[in-house]
Amino acid sequence: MKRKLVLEKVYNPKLVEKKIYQFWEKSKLFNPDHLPKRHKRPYSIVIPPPNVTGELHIGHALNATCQDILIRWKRMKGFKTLWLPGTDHAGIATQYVVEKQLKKENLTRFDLGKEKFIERVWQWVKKCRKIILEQFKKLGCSLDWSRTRFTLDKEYSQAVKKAFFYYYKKGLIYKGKRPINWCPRCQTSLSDLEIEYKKEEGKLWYIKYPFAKNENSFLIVATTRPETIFGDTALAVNPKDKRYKELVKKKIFLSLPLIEREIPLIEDSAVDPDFGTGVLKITPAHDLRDYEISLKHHLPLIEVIDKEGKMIQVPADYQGLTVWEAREKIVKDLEKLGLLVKVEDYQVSIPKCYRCQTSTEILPSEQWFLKMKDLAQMAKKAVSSGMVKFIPKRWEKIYFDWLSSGKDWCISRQIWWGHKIPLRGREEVLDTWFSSALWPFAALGWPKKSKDLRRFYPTDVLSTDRGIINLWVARMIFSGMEFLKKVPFRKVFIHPTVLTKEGKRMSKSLGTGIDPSLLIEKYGADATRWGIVWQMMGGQDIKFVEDNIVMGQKFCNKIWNASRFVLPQVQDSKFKIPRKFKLKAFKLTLADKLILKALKKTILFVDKSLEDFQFGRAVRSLYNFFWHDFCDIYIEKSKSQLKDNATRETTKKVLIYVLLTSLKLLHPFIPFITEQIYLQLPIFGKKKSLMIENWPE
RNA sequence: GGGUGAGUAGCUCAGCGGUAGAGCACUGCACUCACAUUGCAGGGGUCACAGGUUCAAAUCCUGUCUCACCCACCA
Repeated sequence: MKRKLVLEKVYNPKLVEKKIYQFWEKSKLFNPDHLPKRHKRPYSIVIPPPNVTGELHIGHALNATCQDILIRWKRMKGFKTLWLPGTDHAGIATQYVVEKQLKKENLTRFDLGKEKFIERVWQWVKKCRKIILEQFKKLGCSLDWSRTRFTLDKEYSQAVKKAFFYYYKKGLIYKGKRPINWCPRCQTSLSDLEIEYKKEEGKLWYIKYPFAKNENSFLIVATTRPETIFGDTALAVNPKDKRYKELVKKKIFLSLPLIEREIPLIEDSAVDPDFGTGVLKITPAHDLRDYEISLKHHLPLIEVIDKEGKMIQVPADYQGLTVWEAREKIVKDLEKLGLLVKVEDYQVSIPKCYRCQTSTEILPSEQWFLKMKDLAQMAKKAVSSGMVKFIPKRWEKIYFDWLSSGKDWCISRQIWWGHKIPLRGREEVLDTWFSSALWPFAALGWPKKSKDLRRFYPTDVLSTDRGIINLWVARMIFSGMEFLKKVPFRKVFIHPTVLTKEGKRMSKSLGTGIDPSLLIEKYGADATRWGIVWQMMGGQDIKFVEDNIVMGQKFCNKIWNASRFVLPQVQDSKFKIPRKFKLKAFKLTLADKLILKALKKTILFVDKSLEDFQFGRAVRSLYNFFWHDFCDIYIEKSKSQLKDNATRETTKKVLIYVLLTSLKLLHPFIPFITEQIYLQLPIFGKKKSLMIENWPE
């Protein structure tokens, strides 16, 4: 009674992957509630919800693959596994994407009005979300789709409100007017973490500030921003600077060029005596350090730049100019007056909006803030005490450094897309990270006391990118501790960053990104996963090359063909392989013993590597075992053993045993092909799916 | 200015104290018995540079250079 085998000579992922994914979805085994009884202890991961700003890139594919490997591995080990999918509304980022689309139609969000604009964003979000979730499926992710969440869905809003009022009542949220980062294009405040500094070639202008009582004497100030001169309310020198000691004692006043307002000369240790002339102009409204100094010395605050980035409260000639126009004009005017001493080339760090790359301004504005002192303290403790572990450990430093900086978090944004601040009369929204910070428990149903929350919180692992350790990870940790009294995850795996072959950042705008869908299309999902993981050797960057995916493709083909050899040998429908292969239980040849020993070693190594998040090592040992030990050596040897009556039966058993065990070990990494072959194995005692087979011991 | 990581075969990387390895690419031979997305054989490297420690260094120490990425209130 022979069964027909339907294995093509060459493995074709296109004929397999879609079908297998449908089979999995139908089996409902992604859902922990439908796992067999043996799966008791919970193991959970919530996916870092991708922003609904476009398609997934290869970094997402890498991260998703890592998580799927962990989930599939733990599932086979008998855990009640939940991998929860979702997407992030990504406030300012998504709004910007839609604004860019409008721009192509020569429209702005103000042309549409708020209501129409939000409608438009939703249209985009629905489309985008579908594509993203579809991409995860193509990659083979065993996500529980019945629990999919979005950070702006109705239940999630309840969590955000609850969190806001909790902080508010506790006195941690306060309203205040102070200088903040402002993006003139997005028309919103930004937190410090949402600013990127870019080095640019600028100038350093040396400007004379005449004494108020004696126009022939003056101090020289070096500045990179002459246009803020109108907002100056003092000049400052370092108290240790002997050059200016006498003048400070005399309490002299300077006359501000162009408008002749009198300003004092003060001392402050924040001034670097070695920079320029050692004299600093203090512009409290438009510089954070100047603002700090002004508080100490009770200096007034004069705003001269408005939210559009234009000059205000300045002489008529300047009124309404952009800062760039004003700068040019001021320099010319100072030169005419003989107040410009010299100009030097100087490299400056320009603050940019992290979403639209527009130069931002510092300006005083009324915003909502979250007091960080106690929360930061708590977050630090979570890691220093070992309740949360970073892998690799070196990233903990980044985390601690930021938490020690101790600034309050500006949580209000003046954009339209996001969670409304839940207070009367307010038209602002919350920083998108305020809602992201609640993700590990809000996604599980909080503030309801849900069954999922009880079972799956805290989660086991957070796998994410190093770029958002402070923006997101730190905030999730203190949020979890504040609201649930427990850390949100026990391990933070910081995966390597995928760069181009040239070592450059992958970027959509530069056209250097690589679309994982194209790789899946060309090589199959398994090959893509295998190739990506192959490169994960613990460094902080991966320079992506397609070569490894070619190798993944060849490897899949090898597995396929090894199976094509083994399966016909065991066509007997009554064949049953032993659960465990005890070396002494059968009459084994030397070759048999060697392959079984090598297999045993591989099992241990893969297990240990996965415990340590050493995905690359695991994959390499599997490759060497399967290709060289099994195919090159054992299968070749088995050909003669199968011809010999004395060894035939045992050889068959060893062949199928090693194949099956290999499929189990390989399944977390390359789930499609292994499942496809598993389903065709002519053996007794099979499970419904390889997904829930017992992990080899 | 501070920090992190990296510089090993043409390319991407492993090795991290004891005679230089993998994948891809390349050269030669072999399509009858799982697989030519294969098998066998082969070429190719003063392990960034300079010192030092050691019987022994790609591997440890010191310094230098180059690259990448973070962080920072040099106006």
